[in-house]
Amino acid sequence: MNNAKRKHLESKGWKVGTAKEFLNLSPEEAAYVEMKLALSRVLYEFRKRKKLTQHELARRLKSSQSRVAKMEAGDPSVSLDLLFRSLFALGASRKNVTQMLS
Amino acid sequence: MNNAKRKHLESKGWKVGTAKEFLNLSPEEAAYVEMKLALSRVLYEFRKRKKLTQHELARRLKSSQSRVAKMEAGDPSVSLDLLFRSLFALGASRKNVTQMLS
DNA sequence: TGATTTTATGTCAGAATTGACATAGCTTGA
DNA sequence: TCAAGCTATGTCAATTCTGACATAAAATCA
Repeated sequence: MNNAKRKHLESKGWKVGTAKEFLNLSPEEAAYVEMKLALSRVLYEFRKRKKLTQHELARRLKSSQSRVAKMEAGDPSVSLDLLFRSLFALGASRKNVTQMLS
Repeated sequence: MNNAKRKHLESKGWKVGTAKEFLNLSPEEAAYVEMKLALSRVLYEFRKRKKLTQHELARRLKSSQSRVAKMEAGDPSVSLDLLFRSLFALGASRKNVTQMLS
């Protein structure tokens, strides 16, 4: 949690490693944030592999370029639902995704 | 999607097997629904293993008994976020969960 | 260089999710 | 049987997420 804090730290030049280390996240908050970041990386990989721009991907997802950018950035306004739905829409299977996550 | 349709079918006495078979879900919708149902089963297993009532689990999650019931039922009003957060709050790790999902 | 394309960030109204409540239905055990 | 505890379902105000837009920043390439 506390994304404002992270942003502040980063803006001051701090390198933030794993979220849990530098912010005082509870284990469950850390697991959630790291899961989201992991998914955002998977989404980025899928998009790149298919050689799509964010705009093109957005069109496929019936979303917008800006939201795709936020998905890939692991923005706090993005839900796991949206990330999973997007990956499934890109043709990923559950096995596919869970393997890339584990 | 189209949960109303499923509810209607079920109310008429139809047995709905896998979602994809009887509703005309797109592959990505099916993957999403099945993922949610899989998670709800995992949550149920965790709760039973810890011998908690829905009410007790709800208290731990700072939620309510009714929402826990909906989580375990895979209700459309429940997000993947809530399910993952709940599992993490119960002490599950990401590896833990993804393995039970794959 | 600078024009074009791609990506990032801020904002917001509308849509979806949430905890909480009420209450119904179901299980268990005496 | 029936009472007590547990689970299911419907509803709703408050919160959160979403697509869309504007625009800034960064990357690409001639």
